Amino acid sequence: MATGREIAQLCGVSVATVSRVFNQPETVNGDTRERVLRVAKELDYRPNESARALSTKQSTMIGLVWDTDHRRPGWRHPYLQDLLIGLKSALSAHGYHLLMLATSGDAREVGASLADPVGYVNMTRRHHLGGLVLIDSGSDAEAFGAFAQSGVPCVALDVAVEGPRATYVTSDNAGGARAAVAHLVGLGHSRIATITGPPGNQPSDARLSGYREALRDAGVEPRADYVVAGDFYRASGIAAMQRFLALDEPPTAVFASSDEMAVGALLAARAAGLRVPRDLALVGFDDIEIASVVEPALTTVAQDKPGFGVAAAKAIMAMITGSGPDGPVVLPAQLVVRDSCGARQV
Amino acid sequence: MATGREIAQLCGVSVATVSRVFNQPETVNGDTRERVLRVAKELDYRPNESARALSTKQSTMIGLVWDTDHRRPGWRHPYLQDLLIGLKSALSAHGYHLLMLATSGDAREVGASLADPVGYVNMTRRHHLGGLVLIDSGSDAEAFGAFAQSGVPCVALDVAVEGPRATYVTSDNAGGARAAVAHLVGLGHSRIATITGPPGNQPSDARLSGYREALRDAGVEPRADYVVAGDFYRASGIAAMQRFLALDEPPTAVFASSDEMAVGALLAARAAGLRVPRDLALVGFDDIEIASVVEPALTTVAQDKPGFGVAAAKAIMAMITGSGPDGPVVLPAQLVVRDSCGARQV
DNA sequence: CGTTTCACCGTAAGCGGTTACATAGACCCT
DNA sequence: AGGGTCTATGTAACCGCTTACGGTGAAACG
Repeated sequence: MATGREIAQLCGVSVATVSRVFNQPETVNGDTRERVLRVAKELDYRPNESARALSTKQSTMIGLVWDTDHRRPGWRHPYLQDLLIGLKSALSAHGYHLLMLATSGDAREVGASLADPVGYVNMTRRHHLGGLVLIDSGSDAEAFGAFAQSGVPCVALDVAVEGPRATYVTSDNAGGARAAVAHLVGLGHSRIATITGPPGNQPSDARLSGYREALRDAGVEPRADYVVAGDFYRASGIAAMQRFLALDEPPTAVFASSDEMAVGALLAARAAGLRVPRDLALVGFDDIEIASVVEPALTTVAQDKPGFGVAAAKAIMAMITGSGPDGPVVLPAQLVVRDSCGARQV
Repeated sequence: MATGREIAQLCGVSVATVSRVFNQPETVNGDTRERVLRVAKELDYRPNESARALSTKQSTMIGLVWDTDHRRPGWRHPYLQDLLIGLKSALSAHGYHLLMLATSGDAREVGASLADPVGYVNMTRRHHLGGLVLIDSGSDAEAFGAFAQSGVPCVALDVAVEGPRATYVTSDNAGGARAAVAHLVGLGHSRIATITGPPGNQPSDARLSGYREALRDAGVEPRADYVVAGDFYRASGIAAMQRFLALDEPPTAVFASSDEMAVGALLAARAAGLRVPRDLALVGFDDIEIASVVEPALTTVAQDKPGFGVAAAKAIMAMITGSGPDGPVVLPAQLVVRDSCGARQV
């Protein structure tokens, strides 16, 4: 790799001038600038990022905090790939890279976990990261709060954080849920149950609120036995559905807080001899890939998956370039009507 | 952040000693070592990675080459999440991080693409990366060859590369396909067609070979009109199936090189009035999530998804720590019998 | 013509580590 | 006692880049 010094020598200038050509081009004479640029291109010069970061205390990397260790094996992130694509492409446009931080240590004690946010914060300083993107932890609001307070720019996904240099992006979970439940009401249902995510999980809580609002708006009396908590996994959808079916007055419609649980409910309903949507209307949330291929195809609330990545990248870049946090980004959540709700003839 | 110099001052030693405590502990006296360690812990000292990388010309980061730009919107990587989890956790154990490299440039000309492997190679040098992991590009063997020749340690997934510091990990695609087709033969089928991936894509080509071997082993005459090329996307599965159905003697069984195409074939068959598996047996490849939820559940060849990440990490670490490449890693591909092949009563 | 201004560029001091080399004792030997 | 070893540490150069500061010469000014 060619260094700045080599270029300087070949051009008969100092290293400072070479550096200026790339960082403050306007301060160097046109001729010399061209000369340096030409030689740089010939030598395929690329400034050494370590040196630059060391000197400027600022790298071109954003850290990704994704703590998978506490995930059970069956867990699928509902939109990881789109998120990463969105993030990567949006960051790329600014010349930034995404660093997936290690979460467990070796002898030298690298590593961090959500249980120890400080570890991550230390890493961002060690690597001079520009900021942190926090994903997949709607249930860890407390830990995320610690990030927000640390002063490093960070944007969280699906969990509200507040801090001087922190913001978040989330879907309009309440609105999406409201639309879903209102749709069921519109189809004539009044016995509408819901399967929530883990209590305390923010998107789940918001979806539950949306469910309640929609019932209230429709003048439907809420019933405690129509609300059971799941954990977003499929198995919990099965269990919840079984509880509903054991009720004296089982619901005629179910809104699940995740597609996985909706699929679980579908399986449980089918196992009990019910036909969906004829005997039971079903709506999920997320619009993951399987939603469109299960039989019947799942009516669900779609999130703007690539939007998360793009919005997160935009927010981070905004904080890096000085303009403070723009405030939370709320992405639209769109009801996608397919077959499981009974609106269509099947 | 505390620096080594601060620790040195507090301990009354030189920065060299502090550095030695962390890098060659055996060369420093027990007492002073303890003292330095204690102070370091008190100050929560973490060596600055930029400085270390600059000095040692070796960072603790591995680059991830994932060129998404040439992907069509509908594309889903069949095992991205498991791959990343496996990679991350295995790298974490060695204190390494994963850097998702930017693929498009800003004004300062960062960025690279598969069309320009040199860009990636440059990035690894700029960032002092320990190596590169190349994913999701079984069709870009030529570009990947360039990486292998560059001298940077790299391990490719699903594409065979050769080089002094390069190796790859892949599934036993031929074996998996062979098992799938043999299974169909065992069920009494002799009119067995296949939908391949894009010609030139290595996993796809290997699966095609497996298909042919299985037919040969069974003494079944291969038919050219029973082999049509798809592109792994669902739509191509639909198109391929339609061509099969238009044949004078349509196949009674179809082996698709990806689950997505198998689902496409399923839809096309159903649209044509066929019932799967009664009128048509179907086997896919990958065992993506939807395979188990489509109706009928898809018989398919499962890949060891987390295994990719773990094996890739292991291979990279082996090359970094000096021991040369271990030679290619071939992961088992396991036939998962579900409902779409007709082996089970449904 | 002396002085100020300004554009341009070089000098050198960092940034925070690593490590080759030198040094200083302590210990052992003859 | 003198010389050789070995251990423990300090000194200082270096990694490659950024940037505050100062200097130079030409243009602009009174």
